[in-house]
Amino acid sequence: MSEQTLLQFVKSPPICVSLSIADVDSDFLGITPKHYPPDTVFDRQGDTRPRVFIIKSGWVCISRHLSNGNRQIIDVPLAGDVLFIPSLDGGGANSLTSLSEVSVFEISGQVFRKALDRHPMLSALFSRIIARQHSIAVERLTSVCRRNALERTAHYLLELGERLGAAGAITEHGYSCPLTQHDLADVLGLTQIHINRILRELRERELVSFRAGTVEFLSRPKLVNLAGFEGGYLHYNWTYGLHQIGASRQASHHPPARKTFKT
Amino acid sequence: MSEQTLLQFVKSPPICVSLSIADVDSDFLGITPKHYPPDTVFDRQGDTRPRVFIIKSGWVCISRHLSNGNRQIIDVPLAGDVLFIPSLDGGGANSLTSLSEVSVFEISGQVFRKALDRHPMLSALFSRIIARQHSIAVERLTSVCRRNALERTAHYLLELGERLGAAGAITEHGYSCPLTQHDLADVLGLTQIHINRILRELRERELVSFRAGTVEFLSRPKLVNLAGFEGGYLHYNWTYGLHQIGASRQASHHPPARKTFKT
DNA sequence: CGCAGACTTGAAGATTATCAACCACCGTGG
DNA sequence: CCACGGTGGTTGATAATCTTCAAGTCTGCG
Repeated sequence: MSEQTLLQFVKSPPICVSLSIADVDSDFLGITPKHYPPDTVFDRQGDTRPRVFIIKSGWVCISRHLSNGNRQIIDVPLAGDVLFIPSLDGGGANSLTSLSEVSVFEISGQVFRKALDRHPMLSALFSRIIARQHSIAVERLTSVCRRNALERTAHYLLELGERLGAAGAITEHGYSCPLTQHDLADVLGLTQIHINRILRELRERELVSFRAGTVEFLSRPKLVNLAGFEGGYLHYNWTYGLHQIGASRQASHHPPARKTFKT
Repeated sequence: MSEQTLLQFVKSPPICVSLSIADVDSDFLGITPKHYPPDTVFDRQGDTRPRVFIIKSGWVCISRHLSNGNRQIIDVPLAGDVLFIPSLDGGGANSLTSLSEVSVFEISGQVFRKALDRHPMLSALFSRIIARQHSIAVERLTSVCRRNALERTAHYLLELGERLGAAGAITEHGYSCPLTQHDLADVLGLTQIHINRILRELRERELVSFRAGTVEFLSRPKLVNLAGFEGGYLHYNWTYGLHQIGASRQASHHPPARKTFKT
């Protein structure tokens, strides 16, 4: 990929910190995306070659495998999300695995670095992306520390809804989601068995239903209330902050193509 | 502060991602630091004015107050650490509180932005700092999710040791630490009472002693083993990654002034 | 059919939280 | 000087939450 295309890529107005899904949909990057079937590890823990991945479609998880055999899912990036590897994680300590059919753009660190050197304002934009990912991680950290399994699960299902909404991948009452109960457990720091009971309770209390790959909100207001959910940390209305630098030169001209639930 | 001084500030070779403590010690920034007594909230949750803080000395905590009255400590930045507010957190959702006597540099977002616009390679450097903070958050997330209270506490005390080591603030066998048991609980997602018992166990098993503001390693190898501690995520030997861009122009000329424990 | 993966359920056990005291230290005001 | 209150730490008893073990069910698919 040439530097020119990368610049063009960023100039086409990004939504806040994720990319406009329309932009990712077209193959404007000038490189053809790679396709992977579900359950493919396409970036193995320990690989330290710097790269950038941009998810075109499908579900991916960033996971960490501990010495005791446990797995921790750090995040589940969605279509339009940008991943910096390995700067994001503990230095090549994470793996990327497809959870569904996915197609991703992969850009070598060398090319990316060159482009950044030439067009330094990109750097500000990308630090904005990292800051957002940090913000999401911080939210999950407090969730895991200070919310019980029920609230935590509710909170996460709401988060996924918001993020998918930004990618235009929601229906009126919910969204489809290829995560297994085991995956969900590894995201939330619980066991699959416990998640199972929690999901049952959420269903029985008529809050959300997570079944057969479909999440359906039964009473979103009650759910928001239970979880104490406030979507601000997702930065979908990022209007303040240091990170306007650079990015401010390329003001957003058309509104992002996304739906959002009313809170 | 002029842009010139900010540039100079960054040119004086930073250690990886924290600043050389020697650099922060001198008042080279050209601004006088502010001093706060312990337990002062010097940046309140909800304040969205963008700013950068650099900690000159003392202990600070970044905390979040939830609606249910709980507090979650996101991180405990130490001398030499750089804080971007509010881009770091969920958008002004966090507070900064001094845990000891502290002195901090405060730079307005406006000044900072101007400097970044002029010298875009700064941006790469600072995104490197954010990436490191993210990496620390990710490590704590997995710690909280997949390590029990004993391992988690051990891990955190080791982390603090490493980070203080980089700031030159450790003795041969440990370090001094103003955190109360309650603070520690809020970092690790436990209750003060439980932390108390955990600390007792760590002491009785002759691993670490946390008492009277002093942390003393009784058997660091055993502790490392218990916690499964690997310091890589702290990025003290950051030699790879996208973030060499820009920063690579200002190669490190003198080695960082820091001590590190042997593992 | 028969197998495999995902999900479900029950029972028992470990971990952590909650409630309720109590101690020890320290600075303050009488 | 001592009584006093406040904060931080300690301990025990009990309860809630979550995990582990064990045994299923359901469903899609070769």
